[in-house]
Amino acid sequence: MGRSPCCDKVGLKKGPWTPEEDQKLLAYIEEHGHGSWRALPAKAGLQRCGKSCRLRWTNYLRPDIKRGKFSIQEEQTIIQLHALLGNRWSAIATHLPKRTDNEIKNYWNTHLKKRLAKMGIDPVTHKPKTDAILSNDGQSKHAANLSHMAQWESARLEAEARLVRQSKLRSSSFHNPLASPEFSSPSSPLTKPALVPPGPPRCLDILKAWNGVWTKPNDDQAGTSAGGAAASVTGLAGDLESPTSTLSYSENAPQMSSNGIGDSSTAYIEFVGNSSGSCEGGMMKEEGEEDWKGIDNSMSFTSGLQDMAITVDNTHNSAWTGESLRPSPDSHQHVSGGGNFVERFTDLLLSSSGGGDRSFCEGCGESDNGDASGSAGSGDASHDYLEDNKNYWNSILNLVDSSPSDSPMF
DNA sequence: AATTCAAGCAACCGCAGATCG
DNA sequence: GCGATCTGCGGTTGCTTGAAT
Repeated sequence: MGRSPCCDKVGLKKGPWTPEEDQKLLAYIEEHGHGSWRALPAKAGLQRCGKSCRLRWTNYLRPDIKRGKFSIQEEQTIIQLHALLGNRWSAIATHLPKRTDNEIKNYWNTHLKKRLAKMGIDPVTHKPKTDAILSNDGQSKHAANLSHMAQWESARLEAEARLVRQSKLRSSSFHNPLASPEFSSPSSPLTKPALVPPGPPRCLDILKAWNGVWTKPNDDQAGTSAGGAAASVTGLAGDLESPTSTLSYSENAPQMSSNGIGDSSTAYIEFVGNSSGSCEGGMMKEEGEEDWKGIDNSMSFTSGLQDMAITVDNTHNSAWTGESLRPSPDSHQHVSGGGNFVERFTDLLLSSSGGGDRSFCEGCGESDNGDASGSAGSGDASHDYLEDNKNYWNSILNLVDSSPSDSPMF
């Protein structure tokens, strides 16, 4: 605001929308579809520019928008995806189909960014602000490699996603005059099933590689392994229309030991509701629908990812060879180091938020798992710092592992 | 009760890529 | 191949609201 008008036409109204305007726009789109946004205002009898109408529709009037407070799962998803994708809000929004990119962006800027900063994590790089603490082991190198590969991969997949969206749009619009990305979202009453172009499954190259390395040949946990992450882009449209995945973790898992390592529990994300736990997952369950399940000792791909990410390898710097990625014999111990990580991750976030009433910084790195022996009170702040960082990246990796196929990235 | 300040959010702007003629 | 137009995205602005003083 305060800048020059985006539209050349003078006399166009700006600023907040009135209920009457909303009604006009809504009624017109429901009847005719938006068509050309530029032409829409005149046809709908609105003194707005097309851009403003599109924004109002996309961010507010669209029937499939979920408003209100973000759930913990949504927060996690945003943070994790942001770690992988950066400020690609639209891409992130595809993982939260009922949220708009604008809403997610605002929420990030007003809540999550500050919360991460408070935790000592750079909201931009998602790395600890002081890398010195990690500089003497291999972890920072692993993290750096991971970050670089993720960035590269996300860029590539964004391009793929664009292609998919386009072909999807074309297919849909052939049958549906209302068809558009907005109309192909899950709960829209205007939605018709989108046609999707056939094609071979596509997946993150990273995940392919990891899958090959980590997944047992006869692993029947296809849904939880990279097979799930190796979701086909073909399934993208279907996923958007049946978001049925949920995060799962070991509810019965023992709490982390005092040093955060030792107890056996493997957290991973499980997709439910779709056949064979395949990659057809969609969005997270909504608030209050947490359905954490525990499966201990599952030798899943996730385990490998976690291990890869957090295992400190002092002897090998060539991070991405199959051998270096292979789990060490005691991998489960490493994995369990991230055990219950979702909970811990959430705790970290919540504890540093206002609602948690327990500032992460107040404790100078204190974890809030309620275990005094595991807090910074032990004096080993750097150790806790490492643990938190491990868990942070583990959670991101697990999201990658379980990411629904409708993602433009996965 | 009045004022100040900060947080949250809706909306705008410019840019870049895609599409069309 | 090229230019004009359209659309979508990300960054930013400024209004509103609620808390603090």
